[in-house]
Amino acid sequence: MQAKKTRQRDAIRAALEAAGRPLSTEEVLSSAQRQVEGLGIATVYRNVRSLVDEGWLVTVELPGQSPRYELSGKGHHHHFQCNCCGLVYELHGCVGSFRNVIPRGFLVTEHEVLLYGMCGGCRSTGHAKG
Amino acid sequence: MQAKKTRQRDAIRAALEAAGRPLSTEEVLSSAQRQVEGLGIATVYRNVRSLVDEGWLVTVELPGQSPRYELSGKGHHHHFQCNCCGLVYELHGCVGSFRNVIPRGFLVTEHEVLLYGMCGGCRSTGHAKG
DNA sequence: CTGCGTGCAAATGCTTTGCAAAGAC
DNA sequence: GTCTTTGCAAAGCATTTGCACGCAG
Repeated sequence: MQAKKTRQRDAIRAALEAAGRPLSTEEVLSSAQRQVEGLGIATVYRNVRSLVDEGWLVTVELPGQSPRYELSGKGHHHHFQCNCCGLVYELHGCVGSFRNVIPRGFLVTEHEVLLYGMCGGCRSTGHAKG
Repeated sequence: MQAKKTRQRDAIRAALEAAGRPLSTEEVLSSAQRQVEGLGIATVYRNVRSLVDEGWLVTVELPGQSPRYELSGKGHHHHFQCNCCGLVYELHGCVGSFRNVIPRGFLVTEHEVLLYGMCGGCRSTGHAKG
């Protein structure tokens, strides 16, 4: 079942395309509301879900936080969260290996790496470390 | 303010000590209920929180999942989740480095590594990969 | 005894769902 | 015109909180 083209759906996709980083549902809402006034949060949830189901978005989950969403098709990568501004950035490349930590008899099929610290912007503007 | 010793609190600590792996609130509840019938979920939440505040427990968060809790004092380590049985295991040691993925100007202060796959038990009992 | 800790039930916060009206095709 | 999508409000879930009672110290 192909989703219909609506102003709301277009605004939601535009918000995610423009961001260049993973956005939370609330971030999508406030960004898309600049194009479609009165846009409801339920519509954002519904469209984000359908965009994930279609494979246009992928879910980015950080431990203990609400999910974020980014455009799919970026290949294998990981994320960095700034402790200061809270933004999540995409990292390119991947860590070496973790062969040395895998218990005998275990099979590793996927992995996730999350880095935290301070982004270039926060460092250069002299914000205190959050 | 030191917490009082109660049957409920003892049972909750015993459950976590006996597990040897991170437990969810529900897992703590069902395990501790074997010692204290009628134990309420709110009591588990309250005690787990206070044990974390005291530093006796640490929170283990996997993306998109409810928090788990494990005894503190184990030093730096990461976790492995079996896609088959869902259990979370502690890993010893740490990955090499991720210097090559850090953007210029960023400062990394913490990191998290999560591995997923199939544990030794599930592999040897021939369960299908989940 | 005094007061903290417990169990229950109500409240909370985020996400999902039901439904009538609006919009896409 | 028909059928999907939307916005609102209500429903769900996991977690937290308020309160009266019971147990620890």
